[in-house]
Amino acid sequence: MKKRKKRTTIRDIAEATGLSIATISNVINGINKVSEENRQLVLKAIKELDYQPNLVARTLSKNRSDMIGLFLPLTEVDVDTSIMLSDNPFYAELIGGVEHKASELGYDVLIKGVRPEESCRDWVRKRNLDGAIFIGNYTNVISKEMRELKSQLVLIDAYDEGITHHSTIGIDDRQGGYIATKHLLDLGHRNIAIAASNILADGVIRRRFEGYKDAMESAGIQLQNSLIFQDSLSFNGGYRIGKKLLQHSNITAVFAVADVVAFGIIKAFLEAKKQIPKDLSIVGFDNTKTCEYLNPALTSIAQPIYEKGVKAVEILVDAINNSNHEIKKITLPVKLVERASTCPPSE
Amino acid sequence: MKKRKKRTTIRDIAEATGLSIATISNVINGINKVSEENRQLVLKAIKELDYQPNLVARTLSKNRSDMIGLFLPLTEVDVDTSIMLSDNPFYAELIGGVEHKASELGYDVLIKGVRPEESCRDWVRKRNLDGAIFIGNYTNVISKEMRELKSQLVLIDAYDEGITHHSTIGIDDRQGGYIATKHLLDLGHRNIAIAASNILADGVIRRRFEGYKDAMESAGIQLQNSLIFQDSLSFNGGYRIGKKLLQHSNITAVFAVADVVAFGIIKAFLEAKKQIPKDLSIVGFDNTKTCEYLNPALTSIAQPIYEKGVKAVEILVDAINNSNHEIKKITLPVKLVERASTCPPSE
DNA sequence: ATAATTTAGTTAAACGTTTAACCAACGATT
DNA sequence: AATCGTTGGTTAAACGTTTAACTAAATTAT
Repeated sequence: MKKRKKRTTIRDIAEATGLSIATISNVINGINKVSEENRQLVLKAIKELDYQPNLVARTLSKNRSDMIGLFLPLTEVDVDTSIMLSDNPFYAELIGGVEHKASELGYDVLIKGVRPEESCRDWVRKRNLDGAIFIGNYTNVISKEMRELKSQLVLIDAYDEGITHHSTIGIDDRQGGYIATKHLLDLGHRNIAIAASNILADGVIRRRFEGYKDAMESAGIQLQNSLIFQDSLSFNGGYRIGKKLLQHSNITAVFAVADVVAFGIIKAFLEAKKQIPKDLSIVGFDNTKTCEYLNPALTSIAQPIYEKGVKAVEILVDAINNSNHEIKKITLPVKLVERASTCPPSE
Repeated sequence: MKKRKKRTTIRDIAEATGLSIATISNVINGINKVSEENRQLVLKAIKELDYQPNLVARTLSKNRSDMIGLFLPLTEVDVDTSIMLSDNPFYAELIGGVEHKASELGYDVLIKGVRPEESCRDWVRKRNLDGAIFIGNYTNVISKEMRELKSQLVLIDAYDEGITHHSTIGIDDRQGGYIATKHLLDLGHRNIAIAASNILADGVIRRRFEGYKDAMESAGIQLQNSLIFQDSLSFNGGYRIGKKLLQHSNITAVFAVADVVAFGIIKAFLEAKKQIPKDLSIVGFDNTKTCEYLNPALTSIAQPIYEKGVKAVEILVDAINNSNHEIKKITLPVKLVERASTCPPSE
């Protein structure tokens, strides 16, 4: 029944050096109130006793945790097994960007899936997070909740109205939809379908749809309901849309609002012994790595996912530290990456 | 210059109810030393004042954070931009499993990429993490460091010798390599190549290679160096191997030790106007979602990545709470998922 | 009726830091 | 010589909990 070896604390360093704990604290925090001689003494003791400041105590004392939260909105289906992360490479890449930049700036990141009804505010508060990054369009719920906290918040891909108190960072989804469709128009296509999820819900998908609509209309083509296909934003959703597209031989091209949807469509066509792009030109959105793995490789709209994460952290950290930080609305560029899944219409 | 509104604390609840903070603490923690009448009083005040316990203070007091660390080993190339997460769906899925189970069991997860020379021990200690999950084979470095901490540690995919103090969880990589190769042998292939990274370094890749070797030898085929191809474990690595395979027309099949490598090989073959599986049968490893997206869909060895994460958390949490917890060595099953990338040799 | 036990609470120390307020000694300024 | 800053420290309170030790009142046992 041996007693648990207690961790070495600032008090141990104080004892070892014969100085007060305040002085130790001063050398740790680089406060210039200690003689060089004692500084060296302290540093030596810290090394010898293998001391490291307890960040938990520090957090309590300073009311600053050097920790940020990354909140991933779970959909209903994610609640059982959070497939979101496995299914959509988007999140992984984003996490990479966030972790990397945060680490570089001296912040740790707490990652948390949040259920539709949950509030991330609770976690920010309970763990004393200095700030949080939130993804998607749940922000109508949380925005007013967060306003009262002193913790900072940066929103990624949020299109909610009236977000005036928080910085947001996203891409020009409308422009993405526009250039995707324009590309197909320029190739000579006229009957261009769009494969999407719910285009009425506010958010990135609606903007991409609006881009599609704009492009069509400025080419003098009136929006047709028969060209709009809606299903879940997934491989299977795309596959189902693909099956339907096979029934419409007049449609020569499709803009899929997410790569994974495009993958499903392609699958359906290849299974039906159709050829891509000969029988259907297709352009995706996100430009995930997988686009290149496919055969034919998928033309897609590239968005800087990793940079979204990086930028979000940069802004968040500035908001945390800079008392006259100003709210920013960042829009990162998108661009068309042309591969083998698009060509002029057959005849 | 308005004074920051202080958070509501346990003391506020004490004042509001006229009870002592110890009593408040008791009702929060469900300690049965308070009259039902007062309990209701306290609960009401908590709700009205929107109070939530500060987990940071709790951590300091109880020496328990209800927080675990998920440490992802970064390779040298990841240090600049952690592409690991974006490149390999493996990690995303694992993170999903870990987050989900941890959340379910009441733990928060701190995610951290750790550079080769860094020690995750420091973070476990500084943040008072109750435990940590570590991935890969860096454990020779950290194992002895962790032993002295009271924090628990679970290792995923670690094959280092002498890990006796920590639970490990992995798959039967050798068996995976075996059944992959056996499948190709059963189809009638004899000249079966293996596409791998360094097969000498300890770890999962070596085991998969050993499975390949076993299968070949038990089919009476002597191991041939000319059948072993080594490059980086990536799409580009696979692509380069694919180019080489094109020179060896006697090779009719290949076992790629990771899906992403298989993708590269396929790309190289299709670019050369070769057909899969007619000109080359190929089986991958991991059974990532992408296997199904491809054309032809990739035959692969499935491993339960998500469950790895789940299981790791389960064991870790048991180790944390259960004083007579015993070290476990878990091996999860692998299985062949047959798709369209394999067929009998042409003649 | 007295002693022992249980119930429902309180007080105060502890967790490991930071930091405001204080202080002594010393050299420089008037 | 008295005053003033500066340098290099110390002391103690504070951050928000938990919990061991204590207590008063009420109940039960003898």
